[in-house]
Amino acid sequence: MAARISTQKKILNAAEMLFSRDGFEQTSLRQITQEAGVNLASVNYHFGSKKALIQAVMARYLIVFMPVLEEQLQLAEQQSALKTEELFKRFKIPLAKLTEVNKHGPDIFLRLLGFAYSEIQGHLRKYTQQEFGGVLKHLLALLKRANPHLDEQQMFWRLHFILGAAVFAQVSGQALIEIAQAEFKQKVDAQDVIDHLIPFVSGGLGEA
Amino acid sequence: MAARISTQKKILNAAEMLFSRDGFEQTSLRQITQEAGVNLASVNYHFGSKKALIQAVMARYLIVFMPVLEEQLQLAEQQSALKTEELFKRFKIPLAKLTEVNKHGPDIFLRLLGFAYSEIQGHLRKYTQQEFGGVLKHLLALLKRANPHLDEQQMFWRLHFILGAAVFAQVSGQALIEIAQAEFKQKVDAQDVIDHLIPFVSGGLGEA
DNA sequence: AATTAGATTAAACGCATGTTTAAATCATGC
DNA sequence: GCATGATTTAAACATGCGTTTAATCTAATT
Repeated sequence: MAARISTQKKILNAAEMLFSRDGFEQTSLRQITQEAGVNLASVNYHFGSKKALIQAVMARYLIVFMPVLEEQLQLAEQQSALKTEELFKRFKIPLAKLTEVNKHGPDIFLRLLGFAYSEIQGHLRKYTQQEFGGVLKHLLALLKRANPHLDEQQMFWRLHFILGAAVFAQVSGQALIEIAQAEFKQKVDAQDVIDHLIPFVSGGLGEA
Repeated sequence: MAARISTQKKILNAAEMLFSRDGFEQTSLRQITQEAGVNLASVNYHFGSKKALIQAVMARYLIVFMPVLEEQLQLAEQQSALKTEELFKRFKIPLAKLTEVNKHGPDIFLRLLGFAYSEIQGHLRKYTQQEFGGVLKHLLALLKRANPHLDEQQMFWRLHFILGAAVFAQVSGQALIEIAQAEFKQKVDAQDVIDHLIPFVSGGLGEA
């Protein structure tokens, strides 16, 4: 039977694989189309440009991730005592949901996010802000509530450091995971990285 | 009088400015030579390649920074009670020394370091490891001594998160600093970023 | 002053990128 | 079964990159 896969899907799948492995700038349209087994010009035909393709790849995940995150934030909101670590743990559920998009969806999405931040993808930030800005504002508000001892300025910096740690962990992720596996002789995946990251960032936010 | 500046120095100065502003990959030799007011080919004549130029730019700082850092680590070693935060504070002295290279040396150097890590500059890592590997080993040893409650694996991950936070802070530095200045209506420089970073990473390392 | 080694220059090379073109092919509705 | 619109294709285009070449200029040495 071999269900026919549309050219668009073939391109998205190949692009997602290569983008998450090597980054957006390091991946050429020629690599993508070769991997997908389609013609070079079909990217511009179906998506218009490389930038638009990048957005389309991200959108497949964001559309699933963001509503579930918002849902979790709503739940957190109702708790009386709001702890930072518990807030970050809420990311695990929307993240896990991404297995519905792809078996390794959580890993892939986090790496894509990391590249989106470390490379300067202005158009992506604009898109994310526009489509999902509300959810992110909500998160910031809850973080402030969980850390009333931090003034605005401290909160500002530490949030960005957290972002940096997370982004870096994912971008250097594959390399780091390989080193860790060699070092500790046990399997490591994105979930393990997150599990180590959460107490670190929570600890970093917590101190006065 | 207008002391004659050698072509090499002109190139190094222009490259340093552009590299630290835009990153290594984003800066072309044509930009550099135009900024320096020299011929395009002179980069390859004097340095051999773009990679070698990048190394030369970094070397001007590393040669000053690393010996002073090692000196500080020696001093820290002699303390009986070794606290993480105090260890990180020792970075401020070698960093401040960089004003001798350039008025904004500390800012520039940290940004260059950030780009060196976030872009994949394998040759740079090799060079640093070879020339200054000893100092870095020393730092790691002291960190372990200051955090005996963390096992090898936790230490491994948190160190990399620290690195990520620091790198990100510097690479996104200019943008962040501008946002912070607008937000808090006061001057901010690399030193301030470091001052906020130190308690964050120390807090993150400290928790069990 | 002539020679010579070093420094500078304009131009071109070779390659890779994203994008566009125009012709060929395919699939669908009448 | 043919016409029409969507898709696919191979090729070329335009641009930017790091690097190389070969000629020219400069300045110090004999």
